[in-house]
Amino acid sequence: MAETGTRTPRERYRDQVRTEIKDHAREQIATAGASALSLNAIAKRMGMSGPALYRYFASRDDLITELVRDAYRSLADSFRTAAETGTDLPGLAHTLRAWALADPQRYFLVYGTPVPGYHAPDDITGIASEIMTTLLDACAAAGLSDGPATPFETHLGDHRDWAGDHPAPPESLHRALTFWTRLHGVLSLELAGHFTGMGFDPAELFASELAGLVEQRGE
Amino acid sequence: MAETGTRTPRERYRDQVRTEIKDHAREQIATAGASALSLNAIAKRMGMSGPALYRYFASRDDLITELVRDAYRSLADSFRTAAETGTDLPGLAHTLRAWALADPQRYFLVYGTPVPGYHAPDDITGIASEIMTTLLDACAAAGLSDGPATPFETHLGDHRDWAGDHPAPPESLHRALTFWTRLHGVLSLELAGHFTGMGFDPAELFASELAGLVEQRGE
DNA sequence: CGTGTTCGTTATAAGTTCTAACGCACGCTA
DNA sequence: TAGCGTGCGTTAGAACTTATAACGAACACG
Repeated sequence: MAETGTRTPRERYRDQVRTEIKDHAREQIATAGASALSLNAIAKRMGMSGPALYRYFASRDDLITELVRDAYRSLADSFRTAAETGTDLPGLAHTLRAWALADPQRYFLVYGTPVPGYHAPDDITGIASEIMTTLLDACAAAGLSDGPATPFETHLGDHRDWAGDHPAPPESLHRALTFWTRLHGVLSLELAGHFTGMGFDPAELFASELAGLVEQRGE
Repeated sequence: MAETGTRTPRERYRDQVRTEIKDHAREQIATAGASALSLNAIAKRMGMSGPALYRYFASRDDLITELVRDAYRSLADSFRTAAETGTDLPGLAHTLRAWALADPQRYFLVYGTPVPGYHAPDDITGIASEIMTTLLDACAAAGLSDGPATPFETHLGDHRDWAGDHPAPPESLHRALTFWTRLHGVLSLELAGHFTGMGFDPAELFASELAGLVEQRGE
């Protein structure tokens, strides 16, 4: 029989406590931001004393890194399941926007202000490239335009390390990048509240940018 | 005689110490991020003991708010002087990019991850609208395209609170917004290091997005 | 039913922000 | 020029934080 699935009671309890800690951490981050995350406060809310949490996470930074990993994992899963159900490029954009609006601070864990010295673990960059691959697949499936190659697309033809052995042509690489940067540009400013009080509907701006992306010609 | 310019020695000394504190704070933020800013560490580097800094800034948050205000002011000034010397839209984009690359953490003080509870003081939002006005002027001076109005532009025609009484037509408002969101999309991801290791040159992607913006049709 | 790993505790160190009280020194004014 | 008041820097201390160390108890496993 497969012994892998059966975990000892200790392991099951440990995982349960770890997820409970992360739940409280997420709630705290959503309320006051990641910089205000306090292990002590989490411990008190869980009814146990401070240092107990160090049995489950080596440090505060370790806990945050775990939350960042979960955030990447969550986005990658959302993208993957969307792609597996035959979602096209606009559908992927809608998936991204829904994922971002569901938990803004989770979005900023992935795409927010970086800490100068910090380098993400290798597995996290692996998840990031997994997200990129899903996006590339969708862009390759969306077809090509009829215009000539732009200067940046010829540049991409010579600098496509990030695409690995993906068969997508430079124009698809270009569209994947603009999909990423343009939608992130709208979403990050919207989530950061830079549009509040301006009157217009951010969803319409997002839709407008998306329309430009699928119509090949940008606008 | 105008007594306004003459300041007492106490005031001059106070301003000098304040700017010295902010210089150390900026250096510290550039090194380890805004969340790692420590008043104690600044005081020790300046050769004085911790609580002395509270004569100059009411709190740590007050110092950070001051740095945010300076960052906004710096960007607004860069935009204004660029506009006064007759800079067109691409020139404004270059000004923005140079300003961002000169000090990435300063960029993130303005456009980075927001703290959930925080609300910027009124004068900062005033500087933000000053930046927007300069951008709107440049977009209005760039002229109009020949195509029909997009759905979002008609939406903007009814929701132009943020433009105040600016005479720019909805298409110019639209271009100002896309100028903002698209260039921010590229810049923020570049400064956050999300392009490192991908092989292509972020400057070329920036130039590509800029080209799409000035050619009316987006791409 | 022992035995050993794991967990949670308290104590402690070193750091942080920030307030309070004290004293000195500087600059303005008489 | 002499004094007085304002402002500055100090130390002391409270209330936090992260993190380590040592201890004891509970639990699962052989």
